[in-house]
Amino acid sequence: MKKGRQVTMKEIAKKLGVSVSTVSRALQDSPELHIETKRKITEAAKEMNYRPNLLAQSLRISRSKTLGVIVPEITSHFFASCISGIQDTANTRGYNVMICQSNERIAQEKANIQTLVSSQVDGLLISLSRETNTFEHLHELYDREINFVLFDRVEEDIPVSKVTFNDAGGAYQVVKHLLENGFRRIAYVSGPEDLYISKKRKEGYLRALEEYGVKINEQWIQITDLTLEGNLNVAQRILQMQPRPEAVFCMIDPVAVDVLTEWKKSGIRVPEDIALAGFTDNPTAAVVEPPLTTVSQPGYEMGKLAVSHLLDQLDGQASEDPVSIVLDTTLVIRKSSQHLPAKN
Amino acid sequence: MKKGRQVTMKEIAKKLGVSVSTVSRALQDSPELHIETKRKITEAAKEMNYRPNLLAQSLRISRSKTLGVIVPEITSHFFASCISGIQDTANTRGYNVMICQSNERIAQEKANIQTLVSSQVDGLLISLSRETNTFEHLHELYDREINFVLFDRVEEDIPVSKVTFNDAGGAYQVVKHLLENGFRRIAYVSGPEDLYISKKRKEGYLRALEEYGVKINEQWIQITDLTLEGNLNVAQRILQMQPRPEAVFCMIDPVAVDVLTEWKKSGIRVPEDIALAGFTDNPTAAVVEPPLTTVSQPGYEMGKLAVSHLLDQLDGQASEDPVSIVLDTTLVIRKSSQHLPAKN
DNA sequence: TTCGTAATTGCAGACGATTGCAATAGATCA
DNA sequence: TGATCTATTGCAATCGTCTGCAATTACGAA
Repeated sequence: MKKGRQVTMKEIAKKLGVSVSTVSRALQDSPELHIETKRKITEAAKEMNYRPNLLAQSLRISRSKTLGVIVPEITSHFFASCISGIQDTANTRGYNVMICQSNERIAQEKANIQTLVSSQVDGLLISLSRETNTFEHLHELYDREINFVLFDRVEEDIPVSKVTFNDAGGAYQVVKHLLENGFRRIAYVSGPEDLYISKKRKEGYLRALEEYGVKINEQWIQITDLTLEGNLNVAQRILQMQPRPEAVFCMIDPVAVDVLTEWKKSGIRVPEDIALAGFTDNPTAAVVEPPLTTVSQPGYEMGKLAVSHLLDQLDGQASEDPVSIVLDTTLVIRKSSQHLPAKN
Repeated sequence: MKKGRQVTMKEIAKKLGVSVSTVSRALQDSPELHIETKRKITEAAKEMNYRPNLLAQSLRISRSKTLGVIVPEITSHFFASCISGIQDTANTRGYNVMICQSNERIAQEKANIQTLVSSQVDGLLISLSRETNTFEHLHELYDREINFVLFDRVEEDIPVSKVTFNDAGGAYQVVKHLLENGFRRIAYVSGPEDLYISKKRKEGYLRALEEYGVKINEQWIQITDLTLEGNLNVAQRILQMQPRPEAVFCMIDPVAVDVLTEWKKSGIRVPEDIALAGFTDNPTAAVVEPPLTTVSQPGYEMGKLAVSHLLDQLDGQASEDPVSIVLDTTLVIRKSSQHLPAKN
C-alpha cells in the first residue's frame, strides 16, 4: 500500500493543453480568464478529483492556515472542551489545528512550541503546564513576533492576549455560598502555590472570609501536590484539626472527589458532618454521592473566545495591543454544601 | 505583531559565503563535506537560531511526517485517552499529529478526511462516527492508496488494518459475572442497532445467556438513541416489565449512569432491587453511588497500538496485508452488581 | 490602413529545502 | 611534467502553487 500520487495542476494543464498558471487562475476564479477556459478547467479538475496541495500553497503564500494548540493534557475533560471549542471555531474560519500536550512538563511544552513553529503554524494557543515557572520560551516567541494567545493557565507578565476565568470571583462565589449557609470554619485545599489558579482562587477565598468577618486560621489552608496520595493526606489532616473545619473548598473537583471518597471510608458524612465544594464542574461532580457543589467554567466557550481573538489578530481585525478577556464562572449548588437542619 | 521572518538556509549561506546546498548538507551531517566547513555552519545555524521549515522539507521529500486522526469527539474520555496514546507514540517516532472530530456526523467525517489528505498527512487513524453507515469515503481512500488504520469504531468490510476491543468477549465477561452472581433475568440496553459496538456486545450478551441456559426474552433487549431522554425512557420501561429484570447490562457507562440516576429518583436501590453494569470504565463509573461494575478498555493502549501499526506500515516494516488487532478488556467488579444476601 | 487598447494567456521566478551531477582544486602517481 | 584521482563545493532542477510582467491576439477608432 504505497501512497498514490495526487493529481496536480500540472496534470490538468497538460490534459487541457494550457499552462499551469492558467489552471491556477481558473481554480481561483480569477476574473481575467476567459469564461469558457475557466469552465473547462474547473470541470476537468472536478473530474480528475483534484485537491490542492496545502503544503505547497502554504509555502508559497507563507501562511499555513494552521494553528497550534498546547494543553497540559487532553484527557482532562476541561481541556478537551477547550480544544473542542477551538476546533469548531477554527474550522469554520478555514483553519486547521495541530494539538500537542505538554503532559504538565515544561520540557515537553518547549519541544511542542518548537515543533509547531517549525511546522509554520500561523499562531499558537497555549495553556501552561504545572511545571512552567520560567517563561523565557514565551518571551522568545514574543521576540520572534509569533502570534500567540494564552488561556486558562497563563503568565501575567507576558504582553500578549489572555483568556482566563474570573478564578478569584468563582472562588469568592462558592465560599460566600458556604458562609451564607452558616459555615464559618472553612478550609481551602490548594494545589502547588506557584500555580496561577492556586493563587487566584485563594484570593477569592480570603476575600469572602474577610467580608464575612471570619478571622483566617492559617492551618485552614492546605496544600496538595494534586496526586492521589497528596489528596488523601490532606483529607486526613483536615479530619484531625481541632476544631475541625465545618466546610472545605477544594481548588479543583478531582481533589474534592478524592477527599470525599476518603472521608466516606472513614465514615464521615457529607454534608452532615462536613460540607464540601469543588471547582471546575467536571462530569464526575454531578454523579458522586452526594452531588458536589462546584463552580462551572465553560471550557468550550473559552476555547472559542481564545481562538476567535487569535484569528482576529491574524486577520488584522484586532488591535495590536494585548487584551485580557476574563470569563465569568457559574456557581453550581448541589447537595454537598447544603446545610441540613436535622441530621438524617 | 506581525509574523517575524524565520531564518532560512539562504541567510546562513550568505553570511558564511557558501552555497545553500553546502548548508543543507552540513545540517544533514553529510560525510562528504569538509569537517571545518561543517563546524562553521552548524555553529552559525545554532547562533542564528535556525529552524528548518517543515513545510518546505515536506514538499521536497513528499513526506510530511504528520498523521491525521479523526475521532467522533474529543471530550469523550475514552477517545481522549486514545489520542493521548497516539500522540505520545507518534512524537517519539518523529511524527506530528493533526486531530479532527467528526462530532458523530458523517458529513464532518468526510470533510475531515478531505482536509487531512489535502494537508498531505502520511497516514490516517480513523474511528467512525455514529452516523457512518455508508463507506464510499473509506473505499475512496483505499483506492487512492492512502494509508489508514481504523480503530474502535471500525467497518469490517474495508481491507485495511483495524484495532478493536474484544467487545463480544467483554460483554460476555460481564454478563457471565452477573449470571454467576445468581441473576437470571438480565436485560441489555443497546445503542442504535447498526453501531458496531451495539452488535458486538449483544453477541457476547447472547452467548453468555445461552451458555447458562437462560431462555432469552426479546423484551429484555432495549434500544436507546443514547440521548438523555432515550436513556431515561429505557430506565422506566425496564422498571415496568413483568417480571422485572434482576440485572441490567448497559452498552456504555453513560447510559448506565443515566439509568442509575433515574432509578434512584424512583426509589429503586442498586444493587439490592436491581443490579447494574456498564461498559468502558469511564471516570464517572468509579465515583457514582454505588460504584459501577463495568468493563475497562485501555484507550491509551489502543491509540499506541493503532499508531504503531500505521507507522510500521509507513516505514515498510509491516506486511502489506491488513491485520486485525483485537485487544482484551478487563472486567471491573464494583458494588452495583454484587448480589447482597440481606437487604440493608 | 494603422495604431492604441483591452482581453487572454504564458513565461519565469519565487517560497525553502534537497540532491544528482558537474566543476574546481589540490594531491598522487608514473 | 603530465595525467589521474579524490576531496570538496556549487549549479541547477525539483516538489506544487502563485503572481508580476510580457506576449499575443483581436477589436474598434481615427
